[in-house]
Amino acid sequence: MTRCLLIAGPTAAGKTALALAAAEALDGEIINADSMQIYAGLPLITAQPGEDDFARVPHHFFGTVDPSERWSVGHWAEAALGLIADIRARGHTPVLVGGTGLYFLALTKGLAPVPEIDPQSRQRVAALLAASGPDGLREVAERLDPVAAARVKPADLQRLSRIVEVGYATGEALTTFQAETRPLLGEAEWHGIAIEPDRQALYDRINQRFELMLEAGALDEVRVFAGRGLDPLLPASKALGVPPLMAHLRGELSLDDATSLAQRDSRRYAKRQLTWLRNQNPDWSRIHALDANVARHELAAILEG
RNA sequence: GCCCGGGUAGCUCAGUUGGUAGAGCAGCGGAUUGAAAAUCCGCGUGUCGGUGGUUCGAAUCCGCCCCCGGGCA
Repeated sequence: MTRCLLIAGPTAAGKTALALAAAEALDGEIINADSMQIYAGLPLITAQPGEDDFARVPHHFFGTVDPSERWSVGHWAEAALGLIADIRARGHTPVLVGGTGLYFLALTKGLAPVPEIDPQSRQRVAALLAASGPDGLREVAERLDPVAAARVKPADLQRLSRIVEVGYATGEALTTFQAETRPLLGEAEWHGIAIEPDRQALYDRINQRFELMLEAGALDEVRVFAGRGLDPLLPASKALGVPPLMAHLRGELSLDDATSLAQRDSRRYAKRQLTWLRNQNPDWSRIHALDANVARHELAAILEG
């Protein structure tokens, strides 16, 4: 059975080009492991691969989900496992590439087997927060799952809400499910490669890339997206660059200011990704080059070794 | 050349009668299991232009030098 290749790295580090090179070298097919590139309608702002790339190697799961949907790591992991099985059945190598550390974690360490949460439980949590505030939410979380609640910072409403919704929907503690977490892929089934470039060079590239996105028509893309009037709290509405550009379209920001904000947000995101890779995936192989050709050589050396 | 104004954190600047410095932005470190491009926690990172002097003590006062603006020649 061929090993899956997992390629992670911060935004703008050259993952797309590297995955393409890897897939061509290994007779592979590429699976998206990026939480935002799965959505349709935002190919430019989310830096999805282009038609040229699709023509060279089979790509899966790019731009396939409507942005009105609320996707999640669970949906992704299930879909990815199916794709991996298909690709292997065809005798090819699955090459998973993306910037979402949690998605890779779900494959390599597993995902807590929590059932799908029913909408009523979600609404109860929202109502609780609205009625009792953050303190009220935290008190309920502590009652439903003291262990998990103790781990979560009081201001982290997203995680507290998760604890409560799991408690409401299942009657059990999130911690109980998490204790049953099992890897989805065996250790011998994958090889992880992380791109860890020089910080300043990466930041320069992030800044430059956003300018290129705008030149390529990112603002029009966001204009069309805004025209759909989707909930700003949906995941796709939070794609980097979308909120500031929408503010610009509403006349609240100059394009220059919107650009600066988008670039800053992207730099901060890259920093978080680097923190994740450094501390969550210290054992993965490293590629340091930003230059595509040099990176390809580093990749070749890793694949031979 | 002379006269003003200014050199303090990466940037813009604050700094009260001398008590080894602090804001905003930028940045840095960390957490992370079904929203993760999300969410949250922590951290001033500094030859106060240089050098001599006054003083118990100088970013603050004095001398000289350097740099940047503006003005006069």
